[in-house]
Amino acid sequence: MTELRPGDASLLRKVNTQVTLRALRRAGVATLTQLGRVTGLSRQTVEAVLDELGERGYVREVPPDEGAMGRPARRFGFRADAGYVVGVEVGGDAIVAALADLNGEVIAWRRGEVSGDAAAHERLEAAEATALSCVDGAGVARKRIWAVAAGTSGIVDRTGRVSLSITLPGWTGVDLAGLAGRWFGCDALAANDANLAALAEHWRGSAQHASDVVYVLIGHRAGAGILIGGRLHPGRSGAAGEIGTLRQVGWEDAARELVKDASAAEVFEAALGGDREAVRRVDRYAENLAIGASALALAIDPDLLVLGGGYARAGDVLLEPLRRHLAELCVSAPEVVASTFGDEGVAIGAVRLALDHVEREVLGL
Amino acid sequence: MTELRPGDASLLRKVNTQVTLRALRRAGVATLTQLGRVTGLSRQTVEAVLDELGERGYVREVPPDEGAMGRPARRFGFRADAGYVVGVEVGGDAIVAALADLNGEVIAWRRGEVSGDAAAHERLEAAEATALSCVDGAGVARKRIWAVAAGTSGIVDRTGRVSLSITLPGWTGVDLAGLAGRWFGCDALAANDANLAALAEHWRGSAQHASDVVYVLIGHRAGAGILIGGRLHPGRSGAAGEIGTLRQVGWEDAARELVKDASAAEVFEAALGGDREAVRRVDRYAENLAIGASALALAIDPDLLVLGGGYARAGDVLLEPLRRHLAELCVSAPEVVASTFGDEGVAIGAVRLALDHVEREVLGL
DNA sequence: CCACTTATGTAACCAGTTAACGTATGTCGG
DNA sequence: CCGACATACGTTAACTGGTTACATAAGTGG
Repeated sequence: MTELRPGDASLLRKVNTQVTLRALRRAGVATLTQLGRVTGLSRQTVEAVLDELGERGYVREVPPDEGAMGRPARRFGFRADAGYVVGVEVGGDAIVAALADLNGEVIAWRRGEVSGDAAAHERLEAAEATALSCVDGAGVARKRIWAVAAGTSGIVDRTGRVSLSITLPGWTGVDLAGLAGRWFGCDALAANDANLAALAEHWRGSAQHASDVVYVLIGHRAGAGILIGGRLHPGRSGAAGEIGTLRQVGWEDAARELVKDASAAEVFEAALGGDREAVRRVDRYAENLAIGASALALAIDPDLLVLGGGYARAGDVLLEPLRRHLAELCVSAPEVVASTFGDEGVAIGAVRLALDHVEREVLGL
Repeated sequence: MTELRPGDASLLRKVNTQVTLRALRRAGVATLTQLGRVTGLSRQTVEAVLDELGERGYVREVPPDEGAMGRPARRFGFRADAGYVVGVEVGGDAIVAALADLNGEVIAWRRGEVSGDAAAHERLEAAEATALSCVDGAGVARKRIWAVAAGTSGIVDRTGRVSLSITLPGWTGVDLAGLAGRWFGCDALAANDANLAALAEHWRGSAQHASDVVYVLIGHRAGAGILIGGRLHPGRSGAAGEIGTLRQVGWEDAARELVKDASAAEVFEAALGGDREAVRRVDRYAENLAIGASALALAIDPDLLVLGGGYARAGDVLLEPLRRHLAELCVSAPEVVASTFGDEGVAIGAVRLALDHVEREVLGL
C-alpha cells in the first residue's frame, strides 16, 4: 500500500503547493487573499508557494482587476500552456487524436482513417502521423508535449503493451506505450479503450458524481472499463471487464442477431418508430447485453453503469429495455445512463490519463 | 477522492507519529536509535513522539537490555493491551467470537450454537452472549473494548444494516452494527461474511502478497468477497460479489447436484479415493463454480482467487478441476488457492475490520 | 582503573507557517 | 482636490517541528 515515509518541513511545502495549485486551477485567476481564504493558508504562505511555482513556469501574474475598492490585488493564473498532452485513440478503422493543455482544454482534434485490416506497422504509422499533424496543425512545438496516452481495443498490460487483440491484425504484442513515447520523445502510456472512455465520463461526462463506474462499450464487439474509487481499475493483466469472452454472457453474438439483415441504426430507428419486430429485436439485444452487464454489476456493485460506443447513440430505445432487464437480474441494479461523449470519449480519456501522469510525475505529488 | 487539506506543522507530527508507531509495532520492542534508523527520523524526534504516545498510553518503556556494549538504551514497546477489539461471525447455525489485542493477537475464542431457523432477536441474543462471554472469560474488562465488528451472510450496507438476507429468518433489515455497538458501548461495524474472510486471508492468510483478491465462499450457498488494492470493496449497496444470484452462473443449484444422495465430505473423500462417479460429480461442481468464479475473475481480473468455506477443505480434489475450468473460461486466469483459515476466517476478518477502524479513528490517521 | 562503546542531553540552527501591525494604493463622497 | 474608507502588500517577530553537532553519562572488557 502507501509507503509511509517520514516528513520533514519540506513535506509541508509539497502539500501546500498541491493545495494552492489545485485551488488556483479551480479558480482560474485569483488573488493571494482569495487563495488564502479558500485553501485555509496564510497569505504569506500562498505568496511563497506562488513565487516558487512562478519560477518553475507553472504560474504567471496577470494584470490586476480594475474598478474595485481598495488597493488592487495582484492576480495570478495557472499557465495551462506551460505544457501539453496528447490523447490518441487507435481504433479499428479510425485514429482520433486530441491535443490538450494542462487544464485539459482540448486545443485541437485530428481524425485519421486506417483500414480495418491494416498491418500493425501501418496502423502505428497512421497513429503517429495523426498525432503529429494534430500538434503541428495547432502550432504547438513538438517539444512542448509532456505526455502521450493511447487507447486501443484489446487487453493492454500495465507496461502499455497490447497483450491480446482479437480484432486488429498483428496487434497482439505491440508495445504501444513504448512506441508512442518516441513520437514526441516524452513519457507515454497506453490503456484499453473502454477503460479510457470510462475515465472520460468520470472526468467530464455522465459519471462525474459516481465513484465506482462500469462503462460498457458496445458496437461490433462489446467490452467494459471499470473505475473503482474514481480511479482506473485495469486489473492484474489489464483484462478487468473483459467479461464478453465468457460464453454464457452471450455478448459474442448479441450484436450479430441485432443486425441480421439491416444496419443497427435502421433497427433502432424502426424500434423508435414503433415497428414491433424491431422493438422485439432491440429488446432481445438488450436482454443479452443485460446478462453481461449484470455480471459486472453484481461483481462490482457500481454506483453507475454507463453505456457507450456506437450503439449507445440509440439512447432510450435501448436504455429503457436494458434497465428493465438489469433490474430483473440484479439484487440492486445501478443507475444506467448513456455516455455523453461519442467517438471522442476514448481520446478524451487518454488525455485525462496523460494529465494524471503529468500531475503525478512532473508537478510531483 | 482524498480531500486535500493544507498542512501546518502539526501535520508533520501526525505523519511522523504514524511512521514511528508503525515501526515500533513491527519491531515489537526497540530503542530510540533503532527506531531512528528504520524510520529515517532523528533520535530526538522519535523521542518526542514516543513521549506523547507514552502519555496517551499507547507506548510503554520496558527494562533495558543487559549485557550489551555501551550505555544501555531505553527500550520501548507498543502497549498492545491498551485496548481490545472483538470480531464476531453471526452465522447460520453458529456464532464465533474472537477477542484480540491491538496487535491483532487473538486472546480468546468463543463459539456458540444457534438454531438455523432462530428468529432474529434470538440470533442477536446468542451473538451478544457469545461475545460477552468471550471477553469476560478472558478476564478483560468490557470497558476496554474499543471496537466490535460483526460478519454475517447476506448483504450488509455501508451503515452496517443487513439490507437483504435470504438464508436467515427475519434477518433482513436488522441494524447489526447499531445493535453490536450496544454490547460494549463502543464503535461497531458490520460487513458481509465473505468480505471479512477475504480481509482475513489478506491479513494473515493465503492472500498476503496479493492486492486484488476475490474470495469465494462455498458451502450450501456461495458468495464472494472482493478486495481491491488490499482494501474491502463492498460496492455501493454492499452487494459486490453477489454474483451467485445470476441464474446463468448456476451457483444456486451447483451444491445441490454435488450432494444428491451423500454428504459433501463423502463425495470429496470418494473422489480422492478415485471413485469415478465421485470424480465426475466433483468435476461437474467445479465446472459450475468456475462459471461464476470466472465471471468475477473476468470482471475484476484479480491477482488471486481464494476458495474458502466448508467445501474448501476438500483441497486439491476440488481446486485442481476448478483451476482447469477457470483456465478454459478466462483470458488470463488468476492464481487459485485454498483459504488458510477454516471456520475462523470471518471472525478474524472482523477483528481486522475493527482494528482498521481503531487505527483510523482512535489512533487518528 | 582505563579504554572503548553506545545512548542520552543540550544547544544552535533551519524550514515553514502564522499573527500582528504598519504601509501602500486604489475608490468614493464631499 | 482632499479626506475617509477599503483592501492588499511588506516586514517583523514568534512558534512548531525537525536536524546536526558535540559534550556527557553509563555500561562492558581487559
